[in-house]
Amino acid sequence: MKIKELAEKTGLTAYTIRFYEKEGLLDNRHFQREENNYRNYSDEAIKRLKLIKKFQGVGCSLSELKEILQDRDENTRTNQQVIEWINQKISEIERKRDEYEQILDTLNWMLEYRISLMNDPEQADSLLKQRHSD
Amino acid sequence: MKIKELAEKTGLTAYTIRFYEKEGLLDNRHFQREENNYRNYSDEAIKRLKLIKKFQGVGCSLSELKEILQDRDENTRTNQQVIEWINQKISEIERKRDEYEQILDTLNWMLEYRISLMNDPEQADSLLKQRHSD
DNA sequence: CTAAACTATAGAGTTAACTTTAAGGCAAGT
DNA sequence: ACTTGCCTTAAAGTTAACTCTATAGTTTAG
Repeated sequence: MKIKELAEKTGLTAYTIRFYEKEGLLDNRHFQREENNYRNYSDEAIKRLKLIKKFQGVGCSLSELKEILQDRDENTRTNQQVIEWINQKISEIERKRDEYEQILDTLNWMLEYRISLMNDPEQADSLLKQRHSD
Repeated sequence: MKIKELAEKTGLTAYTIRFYEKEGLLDNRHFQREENNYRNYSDEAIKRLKLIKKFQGVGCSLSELKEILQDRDENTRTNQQVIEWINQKISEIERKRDEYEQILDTLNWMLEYRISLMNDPEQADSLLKQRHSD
């Protein structure tokens, strides 16, 4: 498939896909050149881009992704090193997930407060006094 | 307290604090000027900066934070508008938290795979065949 | 009293991750 | 053949969020 199709299938723009290639996140397993020099992408490219999106969405930088994906490709690191990376990443993401839980708590409190402010200002006031955080 | 103390108490740099001020995230409730023109911060400033950090950590931009905090300060928006914003934010954060859960799943799988690759390559192979995602 | 350490400002520089532009070649419909 | 739209590259531009530099005034420890 050509770049535009891949873009549509992944929700990225063609610009972004070329940019990722320049950054070393795509290689010959993901596309080949045709005679006219157009890139011809394989289904592997879709998987790769979706994986990148997923990890990027939880705060992985492109350079970090490049490193781990490169390892997945070649075998530059020892298995032990990769296991360490994964473990580290897991606790990082767990920490992050907990932060999200905390913020949800704060937001739910804010919501409760605003709603009671609308219906019963006195109750809102007592809510404010209960809460010491924030 | 002066800027350096505030920086230490919040884990930010003095540069960043002044930058936040320039962006409109701090006002006279958070600091006053002394005769020598030095900023003198109140404890409110600590709370404010920690709140900013917390929300920023879950992907809120500074301009978004400025808006909601400004509302918290003055009363520019109707209560209904704020409730809407909070609700929207809640579902956004819930979506994000679920993404984190998913990634944790993927990472745990990667870990399991790598460990079995070390101990029992055949088992690793069968793990690979089980998993269709990624 | 002086040097070090802090404070101030305006404005320039940095980094990541795009995003667009310019200038051209190729392809598909009419 | 012509127009429209897709493809190519290199390079410049953008945005957010800092981060630092230069220059100068203030405070404090020895």
